[in-house]
Amino acid sequence: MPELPEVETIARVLKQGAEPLNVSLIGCQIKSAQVLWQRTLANLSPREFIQRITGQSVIDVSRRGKFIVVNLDHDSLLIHLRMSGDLRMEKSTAQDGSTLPLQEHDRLVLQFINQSRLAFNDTRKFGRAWLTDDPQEILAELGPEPLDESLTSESFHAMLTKHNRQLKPLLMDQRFLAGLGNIYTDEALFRASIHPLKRSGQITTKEAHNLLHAIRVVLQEGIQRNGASIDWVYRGGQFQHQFQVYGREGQACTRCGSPIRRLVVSQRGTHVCPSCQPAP
DNA sequence: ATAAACGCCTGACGGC
DNA sequence: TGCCGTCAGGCGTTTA
Repeated sequence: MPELPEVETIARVLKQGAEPLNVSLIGCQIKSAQVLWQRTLANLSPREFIQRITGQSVIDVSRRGKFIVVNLDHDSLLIHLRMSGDLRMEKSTAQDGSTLPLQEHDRLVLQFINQSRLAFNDTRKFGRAWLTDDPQEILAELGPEPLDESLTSESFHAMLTKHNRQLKPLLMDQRFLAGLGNIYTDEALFRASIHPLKRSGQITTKEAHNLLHAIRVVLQEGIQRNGASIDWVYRGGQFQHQFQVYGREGQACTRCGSPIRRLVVSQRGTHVCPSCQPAP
């Protein structure tokens, strides 16, 4: 499911709270934890995880690439939602004191002392959670944040020409740049009028500038609209109404009217305007 | 160095 | 209705 804008939206909601509950994760102290799908834990056994996280309080919530970063007193909880993950902050206890039922596909639940809980729901079970005192061990592998102003189009051009890979798989490589996934990559390449199979080593300084600008525009607009909702997985976003190519196979290009075409690039459905994005 | 193929999982959808 | 293939917001590993 989620790419940078969706993860950013989820992190902001956890940090600030949102209707109807309006409860922030910040300050919540963990009373207990439940592991409902063992493989959700990336680096610890359920026993180790539960023992270590119990009693810790949430200091802060942020995002790095597609990871949600939950800072605790002593450790960091890193959560990657992969294809179908979602996080729910909710009330855990009814008026009469009974525990409210969990939802289907809940894989990991943190129960707080204030009668709220955080549930990691993940239909496809690809999502992962790490509990570590050294989050950099995992996060240091990531490339730069595309929205970080210190990333200039000159350095982006240098990054691109250091490799000679197909552009789309390179942009989606989280070690190259952190946060782009299938949708926003297609949308950014269209807006920059560059074909996804163009070689990164062939990109000119002007193209690199346009591409970085397009990446930032689609990500910022995605965040502004709370991400994109295209199926049952993620709700609340509105960016799907701004798609120019993704999921529009056969429909007219918004710029030139040519039918949008679908191809497969590194096993992923890829959408281009064959006239605006000439094949290399 | 780069790229393709596959595995991990469940569910929705379209065709027959 | 049921069955089957295909596809889905990701990423790690193995193979070429």
